[in-house]
Amino acid sequence: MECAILAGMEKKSGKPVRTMLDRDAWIKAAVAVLAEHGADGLRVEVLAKRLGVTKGSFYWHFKDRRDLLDEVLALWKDGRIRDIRKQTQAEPGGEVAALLHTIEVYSSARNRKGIAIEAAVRDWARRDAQAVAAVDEVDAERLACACRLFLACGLDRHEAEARSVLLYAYVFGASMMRFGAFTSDVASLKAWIAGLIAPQLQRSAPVAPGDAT
Amino acid sequence: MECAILAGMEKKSGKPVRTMLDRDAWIKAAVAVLAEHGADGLRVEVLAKRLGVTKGSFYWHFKDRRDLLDEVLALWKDGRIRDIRKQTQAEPGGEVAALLHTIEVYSSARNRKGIAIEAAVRDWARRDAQAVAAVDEVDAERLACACRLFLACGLDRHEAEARSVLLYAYVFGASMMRFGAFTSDVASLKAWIAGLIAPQLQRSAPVAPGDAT
DNA sequence: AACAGAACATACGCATCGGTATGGAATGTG
DNA sequence: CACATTCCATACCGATGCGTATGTTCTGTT
Repeated sequence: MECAILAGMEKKSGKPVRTMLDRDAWIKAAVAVLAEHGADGLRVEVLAKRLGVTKGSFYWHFKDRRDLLDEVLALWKDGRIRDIRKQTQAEPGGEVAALLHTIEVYSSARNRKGIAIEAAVRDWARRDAQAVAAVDEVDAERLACACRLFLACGLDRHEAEARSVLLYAYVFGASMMRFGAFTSDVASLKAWIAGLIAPQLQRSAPVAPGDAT
Repeated sequence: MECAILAGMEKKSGKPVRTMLDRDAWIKAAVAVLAEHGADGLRVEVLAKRLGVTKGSFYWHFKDRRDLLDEVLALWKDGRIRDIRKQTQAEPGGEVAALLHTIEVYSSARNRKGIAIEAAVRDWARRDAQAVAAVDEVDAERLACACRLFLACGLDRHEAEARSVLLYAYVFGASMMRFGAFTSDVASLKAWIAGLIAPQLQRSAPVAPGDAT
């Protein structure tokens, strides 16, 4: 039988590189499975087979399946909060650019795995209290970060809150559907929408899509 | 043993009301389970226990589990297409009102079951080709209906398409998250957003939230 | 009443999965 | 070398779930 311990071991080396699994390795693999098969598809034995080991290893590192799920949620939550804070930090005067940048980053489909994880966690939150708590914290942080930028642009609190909700709901909705069959020029279309969501400075309305190269 | 056939039967009546299950009864119950537990939780035996019968009944009406799932998808797709066509029909001159009405109906959380089903089907579509096809058809029809209204308002095709995408993405995103903890006045906030999405007629920008009672 | 067919119950085989118990191989320590 | 500890395999139990085969009850018809 294949022994996982010997998988990455250099036999002749004086310093054998042990690839023994630790908690983090299990958690990271669990996130990958979550993205592909959802929370319901996150099974202990499936994950073990994916890692080339058996359940015996899992129950050495984790108390039970719930223990793993909580770690997955914690990892996701911390990562999302760190990411939104990083994406929305702006030096004075660059708030509008930061807003447009945030819209572009989060509404683009270039990070399909991240979107898949987001969707899986949100679906998970419909039936799990712990997932609900994680999603709520992430939502609150993202809304607060967006609102902070809008306020820095000079908007009053009401409009800043309204645009934050619009931005977040749009970005989230756009990431979960495919508009490819609807329009031919998705790029300029999304740019026009971003201009509508972001506060308008000199002009009263964004230019029509296609006018801006 | 309890016999499901006798459940709704009036013993003394000359016209016994048979409550024997047909295909539609199974499908409607399946939709309810889908809303509560998702596509993965839609199991034959769970559904049978919910209906007070056993699997033997299910496999009399359906070839297999997949047969039921396809019927659920077809029922959902037809209902959504009928609904969006009904909500977006407007007499000439009432297009803006129809748009605001559509935004209000679809972004409100008053139909929680419908939103739960929508979320379940969309999550299902991440792992099932048939579900993908159904979602794509519904998305295309909703976008086309919204775009038709925007065009009737006098907008050019580019802006009509862009506002349709914004409307749909926002409405969909807003229906799947809870902003209650973020702001106190969700109603006026959503009204302000709707004014921004709908084409602006006389004014250059919607009024600030809170100004409109 | 006799019969055919519709609608459902029962029982079975097979597979998957969570969790436990126990054994065994590898590593570090004295 | 002896020993404990870490890490994992194996084997098992109970529960759940899909699909099938077959028996059983009710309904409508003659």
